[in-house]
Amino acid sequence: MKSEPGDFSIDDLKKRPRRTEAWDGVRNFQARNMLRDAMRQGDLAFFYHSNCDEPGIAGIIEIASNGYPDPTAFDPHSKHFDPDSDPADPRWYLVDVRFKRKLRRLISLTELKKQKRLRNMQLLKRGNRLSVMPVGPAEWNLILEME
DNA sequence: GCCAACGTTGGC
DNA sequence: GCCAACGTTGGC
Repeated sequence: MKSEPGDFSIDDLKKRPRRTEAWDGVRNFQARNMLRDAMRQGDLAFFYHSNCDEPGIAGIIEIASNGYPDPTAFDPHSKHFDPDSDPADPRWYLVDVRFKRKLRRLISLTELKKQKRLRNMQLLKRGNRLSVMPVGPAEWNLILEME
């Protein structure tokens, strides 16, 4: 799961009450489908810092809820407001996430790219811009070994 | 700041 | 259904 640390970093998540926050504002249908259908409470995820000095994986978070409608889509005062999202048929979903731990060090995008065994990882595919994407079990374990 | 690689929108 | 225009993402 990607976030710009200037906007919301893993340290910000750690400071939240119960170290938990709603991952709102995702406005991409592929990512929406994963939030709504694929992710389940108790799953683990990497917290990726994007669009910053050193992009890379900063830590591990736990999915703290199943997907549910993103309330910011219905809030005219939210920058994520979407007038086309009908409360009776919500267009956008989110999950709650909980801080688990930071990695002992940030594993940078550059370093991930050097790992031949990660060459098929979705994060590293050309042109990828999804803010939420799957990580395979082998990829997950390899990254933890790099820590 | 630049730009490639998308996704979305809307005219036709 | 096609596709140009536009907006966004995110690495560099």
